[in-house]
Amino acid sequence: MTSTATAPRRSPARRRVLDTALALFYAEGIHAVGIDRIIAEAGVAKATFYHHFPSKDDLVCAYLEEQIARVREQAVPQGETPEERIVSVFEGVGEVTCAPGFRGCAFINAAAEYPDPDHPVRRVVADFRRWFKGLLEELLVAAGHPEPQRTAVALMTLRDGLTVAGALDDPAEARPAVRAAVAHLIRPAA
Amino acid sequence: MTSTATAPRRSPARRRVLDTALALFYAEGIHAVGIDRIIAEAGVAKATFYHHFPSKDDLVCAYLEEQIARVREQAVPQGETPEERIVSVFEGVGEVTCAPGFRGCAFINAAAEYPDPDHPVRRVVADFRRWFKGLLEELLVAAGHPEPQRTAVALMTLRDGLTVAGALDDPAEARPAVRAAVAHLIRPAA
DNA sequence: ACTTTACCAGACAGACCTGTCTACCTTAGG
DNA sequence: CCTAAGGTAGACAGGTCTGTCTGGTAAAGT
Repeated sequence: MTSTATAPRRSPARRRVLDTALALFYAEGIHAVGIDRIIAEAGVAKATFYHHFPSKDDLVCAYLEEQIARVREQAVPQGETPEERIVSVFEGVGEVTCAPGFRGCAFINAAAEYPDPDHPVRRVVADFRRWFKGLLEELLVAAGHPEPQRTAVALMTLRDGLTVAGALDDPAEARPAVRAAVAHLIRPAA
Repeated sequence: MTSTATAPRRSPARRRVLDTALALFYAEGIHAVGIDRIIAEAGVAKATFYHHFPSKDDLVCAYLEEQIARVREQAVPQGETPEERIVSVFEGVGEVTCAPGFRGCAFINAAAEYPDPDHPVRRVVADFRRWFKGLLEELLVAAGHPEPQRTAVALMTLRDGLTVAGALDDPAEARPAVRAAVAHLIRPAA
């Protein structure tokens, strides 16, 4: 009980499985990708997989938590004023939506496959959304915005719409429209 | 060759299958619902099913086309001025997102399960989005809006975000924010 | 009266799914 | 030396998936 309880969180095999799951689940959907496929592509034995992840659902949760971690480190708000930092967050989202291989928000897509809001997977999705909305609200408060809560909801709506448009329509089309809407929202009419 | 080629589009059994598919696919996801389940709940023999729908993909396309038809007849823009009609369209969307059993936009959810943009299912999704955006653009032109195309894209983003928020967050929270944003967009700053 | 058409019931094939289990290998610490 | 842990390889069970096929019923048009 000194070092590891049951599953060692640091392990090359586990890392390979998680990386493979990240790529396949995002690109093809969760129900569409089986365990056999993941372990084959990760070059890992089945027993090893089930040693690290008790069930597929656990892997799916780990996949989404990995996505949260990546978004968190990639979308660090940059800029001096809070307003600039909000803009930078949206520029980051816009960048991603226009990148090749973009297939929409991983959390929205996952939620589409998991109807039950109480399912562990949906809880991770909710965690992500709470965090993102909290970040926006925090920046709006720092900017002295008169209606931080309501505006955070509006910005969240723009983010979701931007990711959907990036996946289903021309990715470059929605970006300027969202950019303009964000600029207007964070600098409320005098 | 006088009346029916191969499949009679009007048929009680076909109707039952389509209604069942509509309910199950929307509520639980497409890959998660099997043919066996649909025919059992529709009270239809397997041979009958495959007589009307050559494959599951055909049923999925028919399901989405049925969704288009329902949205089309339910979201008829009402009001005297074009601006009022745009508002009425969004009020309709807002109504649906707050209704019990709402699980997001059927087309966004379906696209999450079908990665290939050239797949027939994705083509139906694209059809819907073209139609909806065209409707908004048309109304904006009728309203004499200076930037109908760009504004239609912005409105589309708001619609997508509203449906996502309705499914994943508090449905009533996003509605006023979107309402305000729509009001601002269709009445551009003087 | 005959034929076509729609429908039901259910077996069946072949593939794929998750998850368990056995058996063996390799490496590092005590 | 030897033991424990992480890993590989792969068979296996039990279920579900799509799609086909056989066989029989009932109604409607010609």
